[in-house]
Amino acid sequence: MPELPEVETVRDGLQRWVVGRTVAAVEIRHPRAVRRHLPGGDDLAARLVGTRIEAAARRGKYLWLPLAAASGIVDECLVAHLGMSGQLLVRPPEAPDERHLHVRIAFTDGAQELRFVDQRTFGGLMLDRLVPAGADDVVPAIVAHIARDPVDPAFDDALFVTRLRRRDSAVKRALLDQSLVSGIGNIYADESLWRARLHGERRARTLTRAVALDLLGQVRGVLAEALRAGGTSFDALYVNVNGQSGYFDRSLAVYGREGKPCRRCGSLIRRAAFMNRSSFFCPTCQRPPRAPRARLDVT
DNA sequence: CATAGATCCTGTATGC
DNA sequence: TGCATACAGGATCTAT
Repeated sequence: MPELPEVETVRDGLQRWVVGRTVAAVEIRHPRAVRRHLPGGDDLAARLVGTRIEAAARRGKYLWLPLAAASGIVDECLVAHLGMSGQLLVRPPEAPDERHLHVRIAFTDGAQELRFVDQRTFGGLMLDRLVPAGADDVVPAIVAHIARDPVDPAFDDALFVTRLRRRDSAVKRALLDQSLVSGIGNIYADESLWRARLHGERRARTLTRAVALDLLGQVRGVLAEALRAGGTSFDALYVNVNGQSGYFDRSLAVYGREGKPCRRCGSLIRRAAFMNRSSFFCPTCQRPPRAPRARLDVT
């Protein structure tokens, strides 16, 4: 699913293909795709037309395009979240409409359009104000609560370790909490935990500082490798702006490999329900905690 | 406040 | 063959 490597691949494509261009027309074909823009689709379209796209930025799984108005002032941006199945595609105007095409953005140069396509409509677009978030840092207001991601040069490793070890929850849930560390979804959480030889149900507060730091290093490693591969894609749903799939799925060690041998020890990979989704792990390399839910019962 | 669980959505795969 | 059900999981909302 679109996690950090996939979203970064899309950001890179937007940087190349749409930055510097001026919006000529916006067509909203599905109101749900702009539901987070509270003033409505007409407002989004009206305010977007005539602006120039100044950059392509990302934090975690959020993408945004800072916009310059005719006055030159840049205080707004177009925010995009791909959800589970969202795509931002750069397509010639004459290309046939995609089945789930929800928003079309055309440019004054008449060249390739930017299209938001989303089968499951968990993703969407909105206009938002850029607000200061700490020193030397400006993000859309809706992104203000999202933590920095592990590939951000300003990510604070020690702070992350401290906060992780204060969590009274399973370590996997903590990895998926975008307000603690952003960009990690179900796939890379499982892959990172396998690399760190940790079971996802381990309580975060039982991790030593060294183990927590190692886990962060494994997260960085798997994200970097996936990024080099252009992201993970199981089918045509997860693609770059040119509609091409990444190939990191060939490198996955546990995710989606139930019943197949662990690449490290040969034990059969297991699947377990977790947070309304699946967790994949090696029962030998990643020992389950002895008493996952044990509590002192003081009577 | 922190944490856990339910919820939104639709195409695909599977079972009977 | 057809119908029903399970499943995929981002972020957010509600409940405790």
